[in-house]
Amino acid sequence: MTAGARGGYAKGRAKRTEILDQAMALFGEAGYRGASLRVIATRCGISHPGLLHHFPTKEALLLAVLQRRDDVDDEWLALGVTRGIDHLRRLVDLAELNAKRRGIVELFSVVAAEATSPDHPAHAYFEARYRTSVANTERAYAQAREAGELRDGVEPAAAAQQFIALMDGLQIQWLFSDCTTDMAGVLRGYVQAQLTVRF
Amino acid sequence: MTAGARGGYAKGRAKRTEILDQAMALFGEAGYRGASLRVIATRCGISHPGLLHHFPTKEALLLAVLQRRDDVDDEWLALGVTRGIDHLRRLVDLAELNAKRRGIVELFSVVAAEATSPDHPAHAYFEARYRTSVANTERAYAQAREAGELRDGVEPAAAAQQFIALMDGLQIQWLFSDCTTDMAGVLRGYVQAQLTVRF
DNA sequence: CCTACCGATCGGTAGG
DNA sequence: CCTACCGATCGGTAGG
Repeated sequence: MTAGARGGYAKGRAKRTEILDQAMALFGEAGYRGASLRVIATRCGISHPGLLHHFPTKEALLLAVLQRRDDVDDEWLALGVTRGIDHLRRLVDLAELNAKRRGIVELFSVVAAEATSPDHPAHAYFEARYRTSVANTERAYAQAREAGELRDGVEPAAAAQQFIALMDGLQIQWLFSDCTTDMAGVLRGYVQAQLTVRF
Repeated sequence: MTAGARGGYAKGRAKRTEILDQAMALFGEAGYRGASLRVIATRCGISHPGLLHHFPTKEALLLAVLQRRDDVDDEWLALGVTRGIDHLRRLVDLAELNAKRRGIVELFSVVAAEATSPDHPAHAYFEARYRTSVANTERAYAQAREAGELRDGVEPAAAAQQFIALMDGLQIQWLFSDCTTDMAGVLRGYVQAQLTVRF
């Protein structure tokens, strides 16, 4: 033990964070089913029962990983604050940020597809996530409509659904293209074509 | 053996087709990694070494499943024949048809996401598939441009990439929405907004 | 946090 | 096409 090794709680919290980081990476690389607790544990320098001391089951670990990512992103999006096209801009900026974090893109693309199966542990999680993502985006489009910033014929509900679908589809292409696809650029162009103002 | 049980080759071919059907369904439900040869074999009424008599490895089975689907779809799309917005219409019709075949949508959504991992057996397959899908769609948009059917500002390359991304993203939402998302309707609306003529 | 173990399941092969 | 088996690996638990 080195000097300043007091505070077992802090150390436990650090290990917990390390586990979440490594689990995110492996769930992204191999999917939930393809990832093993032993590999995650080894990458953290502990045994797999050691990992299960921090998270009781593999399922609990997955949900903790997903929840942590959403908490960080939701805070960054400032959901309660930004409105209208400001919110759309935030979503595009998030795509730009994600282009520097392949692990996160992999995690959500791969596990979301896996979770379309009704008996997948994250099925309910993603079902709710899509509902709120589309609903929040629809609200942003509706506010843009009120502000007169939306072109005629652009319908908020359809536009929101398209926007979320576009984000997901671009992530898959981005992963296959060795991260050369310009996700944020494509999204920006898509939204700009719907607006009467400069985006 | 019942009467007319002659023709062992025909029987073998029928069993092979049955295996491909059941494999497609299970790969879609559970992904490649999550599916097991034993479960597929049981659903076909044979043992798993029996299955391996028809397909030497699990990987060969997956590639055979994917290839068969693409062959059927490519023929249906009549790639060499349709041009311009006729080709786009075919793609939308394919989405409409797929809305009646959940297994196929699951297969491509789930396995494509899995295959973003570079060491996945279908990685090269999907990489090539995306390249040609986007290229074919870009060609269709370019032909529409030549025919004067495309609005100003619509760029074939970007539009093609968006169209394919939209298809993929909608399939995920469709699977989570219990097949209530109107994939073809959304795609039709998207394309119509890019055209100067009735789609 | 560890070692040691449980029962289950995996893809693939041997031998017929 | 079958039974029977291989070595490997899985999530989770016992007991400390």
